[in-house]
Amino acid sequence: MDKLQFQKDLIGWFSEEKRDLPWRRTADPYQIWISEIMLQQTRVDTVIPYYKRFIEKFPTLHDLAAADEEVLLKQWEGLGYYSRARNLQAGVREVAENYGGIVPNSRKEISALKGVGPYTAGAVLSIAYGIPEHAVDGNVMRVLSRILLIEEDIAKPKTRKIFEEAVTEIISHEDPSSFNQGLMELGALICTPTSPKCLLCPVREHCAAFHEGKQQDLPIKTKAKKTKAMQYAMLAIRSGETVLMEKRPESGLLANMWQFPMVELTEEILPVEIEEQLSESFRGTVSNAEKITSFKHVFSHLTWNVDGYIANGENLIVPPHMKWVTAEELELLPISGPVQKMKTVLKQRGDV
DNA sequence: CACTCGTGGCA
DNA sequence: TTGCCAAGAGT
Repeated sequence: MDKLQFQKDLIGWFSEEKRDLPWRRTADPYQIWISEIMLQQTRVDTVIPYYKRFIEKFPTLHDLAAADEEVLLKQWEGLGYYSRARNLQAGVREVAENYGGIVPNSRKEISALKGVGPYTAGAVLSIAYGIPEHAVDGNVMRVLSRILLIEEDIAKPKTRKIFEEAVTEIISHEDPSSFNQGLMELGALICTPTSPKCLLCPVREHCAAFHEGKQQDLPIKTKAKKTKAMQYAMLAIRSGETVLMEKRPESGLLANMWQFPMVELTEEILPVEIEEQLSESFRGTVSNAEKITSFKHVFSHLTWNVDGYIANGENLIVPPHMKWVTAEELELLPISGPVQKMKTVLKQRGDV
């Protein structure tokens, strides 16, 4: 293919048609970094309001470095993949301490930061610093699999290397930022997963798949296996004007997020035995349990089927990872989607 | 490498 | 309703 003409067509199209996104109005490497973390596996339309609030709350790298983790997670609430937020802060603190607050501009150094993988490293280096480094995400693999007619399975980790080498070969050294963003923008607006808009494509003359009529058959991607289901009882245990909340462990699913205490329902623990079970574990009395809602929550790799209860708690011995909170304090705790569903039902009923 | 880790939109 | 997907990284 004609590399220089491809670069010109791609970058020319990008400069004319690119969307006006908030993170395209800054040159601050820190703010660009924030946007790249938020955009991981997350749609642009979802990220926009989060990004704006986040930059308002933590305008500089030092603001985020100094932030309380619970305040940070509250800002991230609803965005998902919460370890991104904690890794981001760890990375930011590392830059504050070891790099004088200046985001490093080499792949080796920036890749060593927590939460910064091969894609994010290349994205920040090219967009914030104009360095010709590859930034291969799902868009880029889809677009280039068609343009270069690459038939490797993009679901396999080692395939990414093929695309990184391809980008390294064809990337513009005059404008690496527009080149990388142009590939991604093309994937988002034109070269979409299903029914790509080839007639509107600025680089279709360079596209091998288009010439062969194979654009619908690429990329090759094996299917993911389906999710497992878990059953839980989620309990709003009340005492006076307070409700009992529980902080999840610092690693794993929804790490450090808060929830109404949950009990996994197995063959051993039937719903009817919940009061008894909890009374024993708290060495107090959990009574008047009443089911008020039932819902399903789908995560990326598993499903929760949740029965929501209200109950009364008396003389409970509360372990360290739990605490009684008022309605006002409840609003400050970072919670995940399923807990939000329960909370909404409670508020509608006037229980909190 | 295989698996974990959220959420909302849409065909 | 179900499955797939969207600017991936950590373990």
